[in-house]
Amino acid sequence: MQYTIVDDGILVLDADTFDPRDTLTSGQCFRFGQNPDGSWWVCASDQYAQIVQKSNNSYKILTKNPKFFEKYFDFLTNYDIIIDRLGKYELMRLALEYGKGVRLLRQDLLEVLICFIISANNNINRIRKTVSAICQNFGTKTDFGFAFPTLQQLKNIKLSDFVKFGCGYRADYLVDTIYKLTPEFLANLTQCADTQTARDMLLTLKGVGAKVADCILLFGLGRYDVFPVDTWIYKVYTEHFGGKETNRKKIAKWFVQTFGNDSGYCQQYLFYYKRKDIHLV
DNA sequence: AACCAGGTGGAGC
DNA sequence: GCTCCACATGGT
Repeated sequence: MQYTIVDDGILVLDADTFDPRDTLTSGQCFRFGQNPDGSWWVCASDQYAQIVQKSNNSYKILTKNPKFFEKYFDFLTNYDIIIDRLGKYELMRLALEYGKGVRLLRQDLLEVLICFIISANNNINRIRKTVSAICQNFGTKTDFGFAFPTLQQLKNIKLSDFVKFGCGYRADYLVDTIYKLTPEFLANLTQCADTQTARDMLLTLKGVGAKVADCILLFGLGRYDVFPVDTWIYKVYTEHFGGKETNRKKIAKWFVQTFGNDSGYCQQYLFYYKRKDIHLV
């Protein structure tokens, strides 16, 4: 893959390891969609981009802030090397053949934290609706729509608001966690020396258990020695790896021992592959 | 009408 | 530590 930063965005050529559908519908982010003309849109923090396919193998990312999306789409990482490494696993070859256009989004920590508390025992389309309502009602209005609320704005959201937006019983978790959150806590999370220290900090928050913590570590903190185990990954474990363990924490440990520092990438490719018959848009 | 969805908190042991 | 279970909500 090659890309060039231009005035109004990013031009992506030889886009074998970048596909907007693969990336945006792989369950990492929740503020995205496809336009009637086939192009895609995505919001992240207070930024916006539209992704237009230019040819069989090239895309134009239209945005006011190309540098932001260069980082966001993880273009600074060479995926060819990762994919080569993973090719030694038969199942990974199948998953990559299907979803090698997935990239691991480098998202804002606070947005990921809130979105993945909402994600628990929920489904992706409902999460999208809920997150969208939160932004529209409490985020800053921008020229493209609404930004994700800042910590201060989140602190204004009442329990009844979260219920109204469809959070269900997670509304209580959100209020409790947002109340406890401080800029210092978030800064300390990003500066942890090792993954387990950051995980232990996250687990002190209400609504953050083992799986949600691992998603936050992966998508919000760029830690790749994690393997979030949800219902889909549990199916992958039992059906494709013949696993017999039922404890999700132990399953996560087994995956991390198997895939090491590529765990985060593997998990995302496998998750997307297992869900290939489910279309979000 | 049961079952499912990127699970977690709490009770009881 | 561990295993159970209730939990909102909307879609199939």
